Amino acid sequence: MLDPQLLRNSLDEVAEKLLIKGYQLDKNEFSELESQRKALQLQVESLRGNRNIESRKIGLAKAAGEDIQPLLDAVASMGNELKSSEIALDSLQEELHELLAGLPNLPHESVPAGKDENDNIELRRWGEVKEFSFEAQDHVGLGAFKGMDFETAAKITGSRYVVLEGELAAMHRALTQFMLDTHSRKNGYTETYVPVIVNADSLRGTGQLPKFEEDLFKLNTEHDNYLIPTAEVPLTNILRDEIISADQLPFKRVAHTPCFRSEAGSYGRDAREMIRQHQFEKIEMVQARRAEDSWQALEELTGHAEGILQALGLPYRVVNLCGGDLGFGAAKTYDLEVWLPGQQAYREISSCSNFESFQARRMQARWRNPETGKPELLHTVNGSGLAVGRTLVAVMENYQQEDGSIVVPEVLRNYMGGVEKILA
RNA sequence: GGAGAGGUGGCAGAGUGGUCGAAUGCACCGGUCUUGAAAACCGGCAUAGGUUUGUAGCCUAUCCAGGGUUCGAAUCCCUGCCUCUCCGCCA
Repeated sequence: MLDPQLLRNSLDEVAEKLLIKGYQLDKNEFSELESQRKALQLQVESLRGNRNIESRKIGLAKAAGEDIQPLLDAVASMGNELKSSEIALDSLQEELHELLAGLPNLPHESVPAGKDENDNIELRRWGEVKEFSFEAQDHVGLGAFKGMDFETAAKITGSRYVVLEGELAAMHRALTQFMLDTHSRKNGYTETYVPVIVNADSLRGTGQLPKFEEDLFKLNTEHDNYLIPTAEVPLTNILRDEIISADQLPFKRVAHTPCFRSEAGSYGRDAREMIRQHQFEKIEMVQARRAEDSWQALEELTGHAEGILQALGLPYRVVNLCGGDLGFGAAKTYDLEVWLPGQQAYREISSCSNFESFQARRMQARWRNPETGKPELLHTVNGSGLAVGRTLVAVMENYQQEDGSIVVPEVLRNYMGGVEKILA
């Protein structure tokens, strides 16, 4: 959520920046609602003030043993006027709040203009794209005889799920172990186990609700519970309605969870591959920082995600998302795209974003500044480190041999009982 | 799932209809004392919104949340959520 003060004081600038993200703000609607709000709120508060004064008089008169009936008569009509004004104010404020909650975050000044992924800016590349002396297969072909089974998953559940078996399943697990260990033991994140079922308040806090409910799996329980689309939701909501002390900063958490996305709509080829699944594993890093540290934290966290790709020897590039491709709550996002020889393309494997105070304001996540003694909104930064399924795909395709076997990257071997190669 | 108890400021814990935003203690901050520290003593110490040039003042709201009763609710009533105790079930 944006700062309401900012909208009141700098409506034109806000509208201009929202346009970069492709959002058209109705300035007149906002100004109109806002001026009505102001008038009504003033009215309600002064009516309440009067009532409080009169009520106090009644109390005093009663205590003094005086006749309070005249005072009661004087106050009799106050209630109705107050009530109707309160009702009007409530509905107006709800309308304003909905408008505000529906506004995306403002893009950082370093975000390039543009309307879709074609306008994203490539910042750097790492690693050498390997030339194969044979025709490289994609992971579907490679996995067919090694335990990557989409048909059985379709029988058990439906499309866009997968069953992994044997060494592929082991490598999938090895990847999560390696990533978790790296981020917790080397990069300073506290490993955290979290619920993968969350309530609506948590999803509102991180911004998935109210706008993106169709992307979520909602449970058929008597409460409003959902499966998480990312561990960002439970990890960030640890801080909801909290005021933490300065010595608890920086707040750095990492978790490994399954993620669930309903992904309504078709993405063609992706659906038949292990690229866009309804259920997938992800390692998620979340940081909460004081405002002045968040941009440095984004660079740092992106580096942590890159470190995994580098340790695995997977070529990738870093992309600065343009305004139109930026997510709802992000002020800036770096996508890491890994090279997939089977597709001859770079594909997203991590997304690292700074939300500034956007999420923190929604969930009232604050820290107490010892210099002022006052609570201040935190800035939240998060990113995948990495999406495990897609990493498995990338390893398979980049480490394939002519005979269809897959060499196990050095750093994973300890996690796989020393296996060096997954045979065809 | 059944029965009962309870949710008050950073923490502990008073407060059952009337200047209660809330006693007291601890913690924290400032001061006195001290060579320094501790102790003791004095003072301060919630959050949000509005108004305003204003971190001043004033106003409003907030004692888990949402409704209700009342001139007036931390206090009474209803609903929800959460916690605890006992029983049942269970990986």
